[in-house]
Amino acid sequence: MTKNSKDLRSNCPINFAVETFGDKWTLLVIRDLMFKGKRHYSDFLASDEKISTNILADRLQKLDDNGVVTKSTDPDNASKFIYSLTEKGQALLPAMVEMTAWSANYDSLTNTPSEFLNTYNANKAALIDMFKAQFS
Amino acid sequence: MTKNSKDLRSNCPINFAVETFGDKWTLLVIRDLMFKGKRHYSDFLASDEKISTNILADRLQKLDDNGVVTKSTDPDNASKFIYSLTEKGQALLPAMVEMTAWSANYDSLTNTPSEFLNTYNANKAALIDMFKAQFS
DNA sequence: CAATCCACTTGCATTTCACAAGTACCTTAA
DNA sequence: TTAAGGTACTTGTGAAATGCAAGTGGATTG
Repeated sequence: MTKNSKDLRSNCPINFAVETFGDKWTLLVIRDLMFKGKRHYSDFLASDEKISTNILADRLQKLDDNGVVTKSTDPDNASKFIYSLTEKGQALLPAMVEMTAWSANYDSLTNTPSEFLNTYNANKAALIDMFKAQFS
Repeated sequence: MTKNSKDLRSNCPINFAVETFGDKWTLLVIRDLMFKGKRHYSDFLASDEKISTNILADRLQKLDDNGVVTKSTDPDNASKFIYSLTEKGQALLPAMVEMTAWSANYDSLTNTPSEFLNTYNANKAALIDMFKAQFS
């Protein structure tokens, strides 16, 4: 089975999204790459939600298989790998921003920075561009 | 345990989103309510992805618990229930639109209507407003 | 008033997940 | 040059979630 011949349950775009990141952990890994600048395996392990190591290995592999993440050796240390978002992964930014805004509105305990919400409400495109700038 | 005292793994907004709809089925139920006008239990069962009946019952209950969906008796038939999105559920529309656009861009098999993409690219706010109008 | 519809519930086998421990390769310091 | 520690996993095991099939109970229809 190649990457292009996987059997999806349907051809609905929401289902494609679900099959890519519809589980309890994948979006958190993407979040760490997108907003927290994490690059190494041990960085992801250290996040608040305490992902276990076999699940992390599995999700990074699947994200790589799906073209959302790439894995390369760290030029500074041959025993480390660097994970980064592909363009396809970076393109999830608007969806991630909308999810963040939704949670900030409906979860009283959320720790979303007020600056994020202010910018979101005032100028959404500017918010997206600000994060995009960090990818390059 | 009340609805407001659940123990989340963290107070990260992305984690809140994951805990609300981070599984293989919940977003598909929301999709059916949001874009396909489905209202009855049997309608959800009939969707392409073939959700099984115990999973559907569980997800509808959790969505109700989380304030995303409400359940009411059908005035036309006392043996039927009508499920609908709350304001909190409707507020997921921008995130759903972004996920749809992302999948349409990266899944060659997606059946997203070209009209959706055209409007998305030309005037995203208008697209959102168009769907919002269907909620009322 | 019997048959059917509708929304579930239950039981059970299979799959996935979480936690703890172990492994293999690489780097660093003596 | 070798031992200790770092890094990225893999493996084993029990627990939980899932998928499928069948059953239940109230409402409706003929």
